[in-house]
Amino acid sequence: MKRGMNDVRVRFAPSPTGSLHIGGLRTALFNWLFARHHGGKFILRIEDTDRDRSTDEAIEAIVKGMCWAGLDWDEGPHRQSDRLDLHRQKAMELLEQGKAYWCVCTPEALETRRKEAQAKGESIKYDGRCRDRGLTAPTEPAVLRFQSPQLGQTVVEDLIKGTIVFENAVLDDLIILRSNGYPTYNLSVVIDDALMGITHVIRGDDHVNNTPRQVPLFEALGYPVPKFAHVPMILGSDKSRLSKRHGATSVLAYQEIGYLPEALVNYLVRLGWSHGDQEIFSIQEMIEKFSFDTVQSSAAVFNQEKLQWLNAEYIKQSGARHLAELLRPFLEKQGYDRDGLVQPPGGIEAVVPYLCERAKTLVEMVEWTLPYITEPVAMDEAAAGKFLTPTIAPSLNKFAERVKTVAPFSKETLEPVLDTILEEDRLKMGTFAQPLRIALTGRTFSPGIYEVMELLGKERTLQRIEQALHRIPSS
RNA sequence: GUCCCCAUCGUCUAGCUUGGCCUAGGACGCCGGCCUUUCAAGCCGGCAACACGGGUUCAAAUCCCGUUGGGGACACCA
Repeated sequence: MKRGMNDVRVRFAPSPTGSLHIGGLRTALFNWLFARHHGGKFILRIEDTDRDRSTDEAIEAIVKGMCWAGLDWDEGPHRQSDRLDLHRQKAMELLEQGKAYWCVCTPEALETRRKEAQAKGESIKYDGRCRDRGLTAPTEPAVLRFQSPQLGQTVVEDLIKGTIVFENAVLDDLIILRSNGYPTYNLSVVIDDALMGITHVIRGDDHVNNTPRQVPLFEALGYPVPKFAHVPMILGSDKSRLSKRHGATSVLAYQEIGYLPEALVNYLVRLGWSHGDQEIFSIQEMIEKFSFDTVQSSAAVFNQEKLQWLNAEYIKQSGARHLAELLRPFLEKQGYDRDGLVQPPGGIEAVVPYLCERAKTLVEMVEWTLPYITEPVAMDEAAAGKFLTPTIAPSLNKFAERVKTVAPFSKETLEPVLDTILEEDRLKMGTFAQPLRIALTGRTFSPGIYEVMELLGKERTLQRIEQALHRIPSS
């Protein structure tokens, strides 16, 4: 924790128009990391001033996503819609001070003028038509516009991008109150950021151009201007802004495919930020090491393969008990509740250690546990046809016969039995193990053959070999 | 069109602030090998980048300018 920065207050301010997506989560993560690093406060604020597009379901989804990712907030969630009166009041203050004015240009008229300007290759900003008309107490539908400075420059010292200079001449007189009386985003953020004591505005790159419009608003309202940090965008494989057409973008989707939150968070933090060559960070390490000094200023392409690799790493690191717990909801979703399972001694926890080295996602892992925890085993017909042949049947049968007397039933005792058969029948390990594997698991890949038998136990092992022999013609 | 941002392997990045240690490092993926009862994992090795052009300098991936390319923003959305 650095001295002098412990009054840091940051916020994540999503608009609830859909579920939490990857880009939003990373913005939230950077905010959260910054707050935790400096021992400051992280605030969640829902920007729902657009009442047509905001939904309660979206708010719920965002909250759920944040919780899943482990990003806890210290204040909120605040809803901007609860603060509309305050925003209106501030807007009226600006009007009284002559810093804002009524505008009666209709949306249609504005649209037409924009098109004309564009056709002529001119700037498409508002032409200031109503600026000096001094309209008061409008009788027709009107919006309130903020009188942006037109002279000089607005300079933003961005924590990530450095100094950015904007000519005030390009600034629009932005609408701060709609004709329906509702405040707009630019007014609401400024007021809320100021009143909530936000010290650092950490948000997506796409807001860079909003900054020079908001800075004068802070000043006009008499508020201190916060510091800004604009984090680079996340791009799809074609280098355009990440969107649905690039595949799954909602955080929830990754949860459903079986990603661990730690893996997603680790992936996201490395997308744009780095600490030397280190790839894997515990949450604690991220908090300790995170800094805007090493945040990239260029956009980054989202790469599924690397995420998957990280997920596999985290699966390998997880203990059996933890994994078994993570797997439960996935099993239930497939209709396997606790009673429907034929669990080996030790439960799913006993199976998991053999699968965690192999699985990339939890969904994959669940699928692989099935041969050990369900009955009857699902048979891969193609594999059965290929490997469960009359040629191998006698050896399988012999093996089953001898295994009956084996005690205890373990790798140590099974290995000599199997070796003897290989010798007697002049078989290679591969030619015998593969049919046996298919007989036992119904598929061509599995953990080691002895481990499989241990997991199944003697009874189920014999039963499955028997069933396999039955399906071999003329044996 | 206007404004803003950006530019190292296919991708994420180290190096750039304080030029020489860079024959440009790591990671994912890919290819090959080892291990091996399958599938993975693991281990070893390989391919692969300083966008281009000018400067400045004894010396530039690193500093400056330009070009090109990419991204973003230009709503009574946020």
